[in-house]
Amino acid sequence: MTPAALAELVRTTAADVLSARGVDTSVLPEKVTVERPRNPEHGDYATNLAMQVAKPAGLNPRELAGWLAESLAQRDEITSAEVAGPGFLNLRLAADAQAAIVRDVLTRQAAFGAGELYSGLRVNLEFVSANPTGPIHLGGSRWAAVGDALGRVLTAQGAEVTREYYFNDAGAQIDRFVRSLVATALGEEIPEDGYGGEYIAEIASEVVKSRSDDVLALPAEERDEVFRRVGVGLMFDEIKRSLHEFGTDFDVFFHEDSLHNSGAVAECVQRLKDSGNLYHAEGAWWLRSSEFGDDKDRVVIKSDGAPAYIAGDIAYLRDKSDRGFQLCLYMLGADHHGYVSRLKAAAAAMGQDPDSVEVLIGQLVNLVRHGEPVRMSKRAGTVVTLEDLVEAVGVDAARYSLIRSSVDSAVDIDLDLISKHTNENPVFYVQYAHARLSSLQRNALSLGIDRGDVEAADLALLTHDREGDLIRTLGEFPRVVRSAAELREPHRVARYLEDLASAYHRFYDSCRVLQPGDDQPGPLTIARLQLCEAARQVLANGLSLLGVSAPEQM
RNA sequence: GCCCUCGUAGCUCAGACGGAUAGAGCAAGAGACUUCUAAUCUCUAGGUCGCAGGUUCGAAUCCUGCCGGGGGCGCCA
Repeated sequence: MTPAALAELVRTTAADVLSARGVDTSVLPEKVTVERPRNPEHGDYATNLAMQVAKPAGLNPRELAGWLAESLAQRDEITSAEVAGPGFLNLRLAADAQAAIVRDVLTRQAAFGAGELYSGLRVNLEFVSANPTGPIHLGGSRWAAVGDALGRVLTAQGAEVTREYYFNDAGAQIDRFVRSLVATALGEEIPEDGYGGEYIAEIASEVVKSRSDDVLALPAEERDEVFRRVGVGLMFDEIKRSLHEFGTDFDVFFHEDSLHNSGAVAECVQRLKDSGNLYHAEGAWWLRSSEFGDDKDRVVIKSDGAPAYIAGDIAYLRDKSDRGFQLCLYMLGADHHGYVSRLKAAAAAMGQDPDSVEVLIGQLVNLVRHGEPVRMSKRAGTVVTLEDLVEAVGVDAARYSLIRSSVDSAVDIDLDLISKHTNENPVFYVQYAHARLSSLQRNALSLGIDRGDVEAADLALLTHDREGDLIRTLGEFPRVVRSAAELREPHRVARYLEDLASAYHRFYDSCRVLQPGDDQPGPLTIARLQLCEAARQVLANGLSLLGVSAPEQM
């Protein structure tokens, strides 16, 4: 019996009990939850329903819990129902009822854990969006890992996710990048506000090599244009390649330029003027963003006539809406949090539902060495890149360590530590569980043991405490995935996998699966093989949501 | 000054919607492999959940005020 089924049973039972006593059942909450108590003495599952309902129903919580217990205890699936503390109801399930979770896993396989929370919802997920003025650094790496995992989690809830990378090729940052390239190619010093690092020299020389003519001999304007087009292209290719190698691929690379060139920006500006949400003052055009929740009004068209950065974003939002996205997610670093209300205000001014724009703010990644913070500087070239990280620890460990913490907390990456103690990354703990399970199935196969169909197995034999723990942990997976999607917090999946791996390792320690010397596997062996396969499947499903591999051997 | 965010074990961090004795990994100490992968397991030690109030049957969680760290408050992008 799955937690969801149990919760439903508790709810219907409560409804029956209440109406039998003449109490209005509207006091029952929409969704009843059962939770796994930390203390095993408190049963397999517990519910606080009686305490929640007691007050509005005008009942004593312990008395109400007692009625519920009496009714629930009559069910075959439930072996005991006890009232505890101020009104908790502690439940124990029959082994065969509980093992329905194993059947569920093995029936649904890769689909186990998936849900329909966002069925058919069209989601635009924008993340990384770093300008191609240099390699992806640590901060960008975090979004690359978390954003991709979030995309997978949302997809598992039925959403149609488009992963999108926006870059601002119309702005001053690119200009600085181009000037740095040109200066390097000419053997001049890099401008004060330019970019340093070896990659600048490499790209500059590649731009020169890409031409049959002498690009440096061209008139300055023409020359710069070549460096811009070719240099940005090369840089972007490199970014795409390192992201791809990191396991993160995008569906759309969106150029800010295209919004200006297509006239989309001008059109949006006109719309805003027509609707009165844009006004002229001090030589510039201002968005009445303060009327839509922002701190102040924002300049959209500067007094020199050039569009401000937000102009592109307004048009971009509009473009996303035109493409039919119902939810636009942005993942930004904490240094951009001031942008949130602006973006929502822009959406509202354009007549869109501001709730369809959701900005996820993640704290920054700090580089630490020997416990001391290290300042990263693009100009000085002391930047740790995605490629450095992958080279130091590999894709799986890098992705996992970036995903497993909440983005609300700033994480410290100590390169010395991470490269020396790679085995301490919990990803290996989880992967090892999967490898062990894979090995187990291989061994069974080589012994000629066929676990057969799960329906034929006697799962009621799985009565050991560790078996029960493992089964109940498997049963948690669907709601973990659901909450990860709902809260946009993929790290929950990682934490869950660590729990699951632990439950499995503990089971493995106590419960022998393959009995040596037994030519004919007993029914317990078969049942345990089914359980093991279910555990392996869920580990694989979870790792897949994180974009981390599930190795068959280690 | 205003806004966002964090503060939990020596370290790195979990604890969504208020629930029972606050957890994990690492680090420290002690144990467990002639048998399915010891990258594992078991045990010990380690805490005024930043501080102070408030809400209530019940607060790490919600509210208020302080303290401390990080970030942001441009006609930059």
